[in-house]
Formats: sequence, C-alpha cells, structure tokens
Amino acid sequence: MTISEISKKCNISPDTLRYYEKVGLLSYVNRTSGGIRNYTEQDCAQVEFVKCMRSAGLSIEVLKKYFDLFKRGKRTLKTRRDLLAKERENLQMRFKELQETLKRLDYKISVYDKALKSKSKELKF
Amino acid sequence: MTISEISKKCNISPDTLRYYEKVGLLSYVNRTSGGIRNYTEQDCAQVEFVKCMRSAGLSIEVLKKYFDLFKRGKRTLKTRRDLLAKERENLQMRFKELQETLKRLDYKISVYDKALKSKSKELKF
DNA sequence: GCTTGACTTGGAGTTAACTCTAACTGCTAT
DNA sequence: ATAGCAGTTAGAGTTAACTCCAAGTCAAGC
Repeated sequence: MTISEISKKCNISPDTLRYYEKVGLLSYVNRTSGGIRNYTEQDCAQVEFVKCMRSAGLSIEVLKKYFDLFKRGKRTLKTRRDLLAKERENLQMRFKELQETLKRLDYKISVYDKALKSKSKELKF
Repeated sequence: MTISEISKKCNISPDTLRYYEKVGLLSYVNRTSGGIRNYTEQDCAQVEFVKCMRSAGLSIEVLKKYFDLFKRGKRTLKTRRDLLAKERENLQMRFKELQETLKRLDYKISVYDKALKSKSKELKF
C-alpha cells in the first residue's frame, strides 16, 4: 500500500504518517526500488493502533517508549505490559472524570431548559 | 480571596487564572483599592466550572464564546443552551470512544499476560 | 523610612503535535 | 521526451494553551 492509500484507509494525513515514522511510532516501513513507502497489512494495523491510542490521549512520548521497548525484544515483555497497564489506569481515571462532567453538563442543560420555560430567569454563569 | 488562595483552592496556577481572565473566561474580577484581585465565591464557582470543562476537553475558544454570549444577556439563553448541548454530544462521543479504547487495552494486556506465562511468544506490536 | 514579599502588567518563551514548504525524483501517458 | 502527478527529504512554520520574565507597585512589619 502507498502512503496515500494508508492515509485514506486510516484517515491520517500522509504528513502525519511520515512524522510518526520519523519519531519512531512505526517500525521502519519497506520501500519500493524507487524509494517509495510500501505499507504492509501489519504496518496498517500498527497505524490503527497508534491512531486509537493517540485519540484516547496517550502521548507520542509514551508510544515512542513502547515501541522502543519493542525493538529491544522479548525481554521487555513485562515492562511493556506494565506501561500499558499504567496508561490504562490513566484512561480509566479520565473516563470517570468525563462521566462526571457529562452529568454536570446534563444538569446545567436542564437548568437552562427550566429558565427557558419560565421566560424570566437569568443564570449565574 | 486573593489569587494565591483561589489558586490553591482550585489547583490552578495564578498565571493561568490571569490568563483565563485576559482571554475572557472570567467576568471582570473585582480589585482592592491597591489594584489586587479579590475573588468572590461566585468567581470561584466559575473558575471551578471552567476547570472542569477544560479538563473534559472543551476549548478555550468555545468557553470564550459561551461567556461572550452571557455578557449579551438573557436573550442569548437559547443559544447558550444549544452550545452546551452540542458540546455535550461531543463529549458523549469521546466517552464512547474512550470506552472502546479501554476494552482494547484490556484485551492487549491480557494477551501480554498470556505471553508472559508461556515464556516463549513475542507479539506483533 | 526601608525591606520584604505578594501582587501587578505586557509581552516573550515553551511545548506537543502536527502541518506546510521548497526543491527534488521518478513513473506513466501522450 | 516532456508534462504531470505522486512521492521523497530536511527543515521551517503553526496552533493551542499555557508558563515565565522583567520591571514595577503596594501594604505590613521592623
């Protein structure tokens, strides 16, 4: 797959794909004889993984650390597992916060709806 | 309350508080005769609200829009309600995505645990 | 009256994560 | 063989959201 194909398939810009490769979020991608990137299904799956983790809020730095460990082979299995587990805990916390904020917004919207019905009140903020 | 008191209470740096005021996320804060900010309970509640929305991911720009509408009075009630409702929808989407990502991480961690037990396998990424 | 420490300002600097630019290469179709 | 397009690189530029800095002010205690 060329870079533009992967770009469409994963909905990530070619620039971002090259950037991810440069900073170490993709193990070195194969090239054609002309020097053009030729992504495998494997690469594609990894891009999907990176995209998913990035949009959940994991930093480039953490992901780089993960893939750096990967390059060091099997003996880093435990370290990688623990890194993921720690990030999972962070996400869990943000998940709960988000849930609280949703509730708070729901309440605030309901207050607005009441104010709109009674046609007189203004709120504090 | 002085800026350092609010700062401690809400766990936001004085610099950030001044920044929020400058860009319009806090209605103008009262000053002492000497020109020092004197926050009310009201201000404090608003800071809490801003903090909560910010950490849920609402942008400064959106919050500024909200408070700008506020300054234009009661006639913007409906617009503000709709703005909040739209942001609520965004959060809901991100909430669901986060839930999916948590599941994915849980699965990946379980795969790691299996690999660690069998003491032989390496993973793809 | 002088020092100290918390506050003030405008504006510069920082960081993460892209995003864009310029100059170049190398297939493909006319 | 030449135009045009998709790709390549290094490196510069952008954006959001802070964060820091220098220079100054003010109230309180010695």
